Amino acid sequence: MNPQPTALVIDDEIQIRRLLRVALVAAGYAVHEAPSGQEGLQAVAFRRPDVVLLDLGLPDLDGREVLRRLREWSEVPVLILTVRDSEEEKVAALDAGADDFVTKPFSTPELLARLRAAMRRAHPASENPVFTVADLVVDMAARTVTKGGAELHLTATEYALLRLFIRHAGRVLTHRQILREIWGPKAEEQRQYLRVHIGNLRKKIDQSGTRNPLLKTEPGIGYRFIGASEL
Amino acid sequence: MNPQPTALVIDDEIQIRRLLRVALVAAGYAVHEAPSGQEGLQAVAFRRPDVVLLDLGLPDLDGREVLRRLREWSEVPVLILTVRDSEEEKVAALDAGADDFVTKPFSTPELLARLRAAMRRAHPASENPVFTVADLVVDMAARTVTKGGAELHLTATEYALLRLFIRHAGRVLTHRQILREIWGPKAEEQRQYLRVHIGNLRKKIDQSGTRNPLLKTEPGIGYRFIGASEL
DNA sequence: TCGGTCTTTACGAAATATTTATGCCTTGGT
DNA sequence: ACCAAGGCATAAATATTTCGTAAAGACCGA
Repeated sequence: MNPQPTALVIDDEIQIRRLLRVALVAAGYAVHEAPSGQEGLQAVAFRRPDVVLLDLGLPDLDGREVLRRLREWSEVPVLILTVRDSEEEKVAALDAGADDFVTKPFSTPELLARLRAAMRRAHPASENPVFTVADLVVDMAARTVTKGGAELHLTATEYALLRLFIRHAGRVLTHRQILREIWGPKAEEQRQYLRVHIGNLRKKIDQSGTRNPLLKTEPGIGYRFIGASEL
Repeated sequence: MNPQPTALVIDDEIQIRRLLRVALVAAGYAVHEAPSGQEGLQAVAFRRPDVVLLDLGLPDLDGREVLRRLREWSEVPVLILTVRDSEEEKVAALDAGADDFVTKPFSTPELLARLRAAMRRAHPASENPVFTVADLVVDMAARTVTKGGAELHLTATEYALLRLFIRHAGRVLTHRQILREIWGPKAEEQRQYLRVHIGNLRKKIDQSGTRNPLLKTEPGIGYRFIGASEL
């Protein structure tokens, strides 16, 4: 990842590619471009980028198909570029293994922040058995959770949720992903489970007089747990 | 490690040492201090602490050098205190034999959680022959248990349970883990065994009408024995 | 056989999960 | 600006699971 990270932009619109190139180069990235899904896949294999920015609306292959094929052999973090009002696409891409999404038109700082976050996640710093954020401390080995020094009692479901969110801190998890992971594939449609149990979890881990919550709602998509920093 | 664990703080800043002393004493540790690397190494040899908190920025020796020398003859768990959130430094110190990291400024609950985790890793089976908590004394060597001075008679199963809980004091043991350990893999589904035998054990070791029991139930998960530092 | 311990059964109590009901807020259209 | 619809949060009601306890039967060694 050091000294200079490499980004690959897969998008058929040359304006978008130019815009991204300028922003990324200014931020210190080396940038490669691919105008189609096929060329994009080849470029990933050849250039070995540290991060991929993938447009979902490609001429030859569906963005989701690109992602599916890519995930067969690569773990590289992928950020999806989408236009507004295509939540269904977004959800499908996240379910297919994307790491995050950026909605066009996007701000450069936001894009860069999400890039950093995605890359940080890709390098599993250290499987530390103790996770900390704000005044919340989760000891995975002991299966204990404390907030401000006081022990919190979480039910089995709440703990399973929190653990899942911590493991994927910073990234969006779709309703479907969460439900599949915690309740199994049979319950993929039971969003109300999430509303109730995430509500209960929030009551316990989010400060009552809260400023910004640790557990964010991504309407129409899922939820996101705020990890180390930013956003 | 029992009944009172000992911590050694190696840091040249007296404010930091004071801060840590207050936090650690409040958490039930005996605390020793050393203001330099040289004195720190001597103190480890002399005091035989259960855990060491080491600042990386020392005046005489580099923290990493202290760690390197220490590791030539001691396995004591070492937590690094550092200001910078420098990945590079972190990796170097971990390579040199550190057990974990705490970045200043840190929260007390986080520090304590990491201490417990580090000590747990270091003494997975530290068979201290005598374990004490509250007025309960368990002598592993003699296989005797006394409560408030009076000897308790435990059956083989009850003693095996208590011994298992003591070895993992402070952490949650799942039904499955306990059953596998005491009754073998064939009995992993027999939770009723636990209800009965843990009930019997509680009658003997927990005062009938007490506030917080030594043996806590984690509904849907398992049980947890309260160790040195409470809740 | 006897005494002690373990296993098994039964059942009310407690904790948790699910379902239902209701209102809020955002979004999009008129 | 207003209204309607959908997603969301929340509380409350209901269902289900899990616990603790007692007690009856099974097992086993002295």
